[in-house]
Amino acid sequence: MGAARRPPAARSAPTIYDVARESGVAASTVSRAFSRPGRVNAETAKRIRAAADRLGYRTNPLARALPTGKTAMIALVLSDVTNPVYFQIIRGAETAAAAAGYTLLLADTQESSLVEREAIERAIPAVEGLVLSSSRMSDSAIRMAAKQRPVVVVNRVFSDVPCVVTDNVRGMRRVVEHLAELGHDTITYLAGPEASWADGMRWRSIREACVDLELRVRRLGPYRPTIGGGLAATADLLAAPSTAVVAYNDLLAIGLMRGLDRAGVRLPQDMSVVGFDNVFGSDFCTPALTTVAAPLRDLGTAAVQQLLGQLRGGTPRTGKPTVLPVRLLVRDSTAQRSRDSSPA
Amino acid sequence: MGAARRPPAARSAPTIYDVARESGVAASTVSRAFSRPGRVNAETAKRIRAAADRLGYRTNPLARALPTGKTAMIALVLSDVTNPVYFQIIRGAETAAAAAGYTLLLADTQESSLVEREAIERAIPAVEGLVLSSSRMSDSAIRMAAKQRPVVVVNRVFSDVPCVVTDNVRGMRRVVEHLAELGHDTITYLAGPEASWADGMRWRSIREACVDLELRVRRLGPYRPTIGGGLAATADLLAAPSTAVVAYNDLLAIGLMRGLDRAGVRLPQDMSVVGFDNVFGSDFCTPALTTVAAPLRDLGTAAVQQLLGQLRGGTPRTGKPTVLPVRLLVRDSTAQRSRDSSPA
DNA sequence: GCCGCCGCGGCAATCGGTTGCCAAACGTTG
DNA sequence: CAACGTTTGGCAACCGATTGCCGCGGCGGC
Repeated sequence: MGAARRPPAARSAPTIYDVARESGVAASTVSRAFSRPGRVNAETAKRIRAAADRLGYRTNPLARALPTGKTAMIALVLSDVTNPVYFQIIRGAETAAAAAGYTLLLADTQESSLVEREAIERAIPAVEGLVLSSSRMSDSAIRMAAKQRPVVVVNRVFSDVPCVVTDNVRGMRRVVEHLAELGHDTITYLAGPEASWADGMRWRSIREACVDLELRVRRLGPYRPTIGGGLAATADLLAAPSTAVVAYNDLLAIGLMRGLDRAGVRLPQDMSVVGFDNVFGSDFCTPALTTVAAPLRDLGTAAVQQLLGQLRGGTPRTGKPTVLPVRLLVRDSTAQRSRDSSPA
Repeated sequence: MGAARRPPAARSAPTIYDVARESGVAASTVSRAFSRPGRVNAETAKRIRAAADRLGYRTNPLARALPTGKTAMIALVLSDVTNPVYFQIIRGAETAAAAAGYTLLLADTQESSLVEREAIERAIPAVEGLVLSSSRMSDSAIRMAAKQRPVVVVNRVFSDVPCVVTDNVRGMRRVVEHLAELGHDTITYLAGPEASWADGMRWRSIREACVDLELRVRRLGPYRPTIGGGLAATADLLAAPSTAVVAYNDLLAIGLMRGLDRAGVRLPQDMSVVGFDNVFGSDFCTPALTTVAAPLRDLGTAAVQQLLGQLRGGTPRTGKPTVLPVRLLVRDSTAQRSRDSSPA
């Protein structure tokens, strides 16, 4: 038998009025004692604070939010919580938010632009701003949201909405350089979701790098950005092999490696595979995946900090996106191109 | 240049008063038209709804929350967002919450009971109830929270607070049966955090199962429930080997397997390793990990549904915990005990 | 034909803070 | 001692909804 019968919200917490009575001042004074330090006499403030402690008073964020609009909450909107790229992004965002006294409201849109739109609509009145990560919504829908609340977009670029992105260009360039050094002359890119801005960017980047370094590239896909997607890509790849494969992201790469392994392809001797993101698991799959380490945690932190900056009255910092640096992690899934393997 | 200068919260949204004026009724009638269907005339309601649409009115959850206490939010408190066990729990919780029109407020406590306590204090006034997953707080601290708001605890048992747990007993029993069938007669358990209720439970369960099935057990640890923890456990294990190892969770098991691999131990021939949870990655590590599939997603869903039940006025359903079933997944990390390997 | 009930809409108080404005009290200065 | 400026605290309106209570008008019953 739990707590005895009681109204759902338990006995109500003490209010400024209780504190006011306890300390012998008016409620407004109590309010000011908390929200506006210098405004009340130091002595009085101390007395009030003591009374508040005695009563266990905590200011009610909802009540405060009504007149001021400051809810101390920001929404983090994700395309899929079960995707490991988000672990670190969430962690980074959470840490930054908590440090500033803000609380995160989480919305998982399950890769659906419809669900995403509804989640945003529901969240907007309760939050001061939003971080949209890997949004699947249209540009105009995002701009619409940005008109109602400050917004920072992660992993997607806008000229008129602040955004924080991974340095896809340099990342892909490093990948191509690495593969070129290993003697590969043709690269196959496994594409991710069409609605993904990052996919377009990564494809463009790899193509340009290949032009510069005089390698050939081709593109297979799109595939779902999951292990299942990688498994599904295996057949396509085997139908037209290549000595070097770069996947849109690690999940796709890991799935592909599993598929190739089942098909008897030896990695990395027969084929080199590269991922992107350096998600949890990319180091302990077999072979350990060579990948581009995206600054996931920093992405979350930077996005929230930029949002908080706006909330404090800063200008939105639009125009150029904030680009965060990447690092190529060479592990065991890439190797010198063997003489006997034939390009496509 | 983003949107032009404007107060942080943009131009304020339309209120019931705007709708009231637009449709020629009193504000209270507008309120009732939305919150209490039968209470106003169907015709009037239609007119009001039309006016609301025209203005793009959405009821402000904060304003509604103030008098009613219904914020349509619940807090999900986790010990560590970067731990993959939580992916599915979060997903399950999010889905269940969203289906009921509730929003999730996320708090990551980073394995600290202090951070956890503060997060809970901050969240309480804004939410209708809390789900505490793998809490690191003391029993009394949890009871304290439960006194202020309905609480459901995940992966921990209380007699006076509703809880939802994995069937650790049966899970461990299945593990022991499996290992016994393979000819192992001694099992080493790698312990997780001491503050973890689940660890205590798993250890007790494996010990009991071993007594029943006449195997020997011993316990090493505690270790951090991460891959790093597993790596750290390797040396201890090698100092006193065993043919079968059961880890507190998958992460520990995966870390251990990496450590053993580096040390030249062949898996599973020389040693069988079993994990717990079936987290993301346990299927594609090498060898694929034999593990107990915890009903992670259902844990999240069930916890939220139970909480929602309470919010709707149900009784807390305390006493016996809700136990969710598990499944043993036999993969490649366990094998017949080889003749030449010697027990400890 | 009168009474009473019922359906429906409005008034106004309320939730718990915030804040503009005012006034009391104090100290300063001429 | 009077005039004035500066703290400092209180009054009351307000944020946007909810809801108890009231009243008006219509209708059925006797």
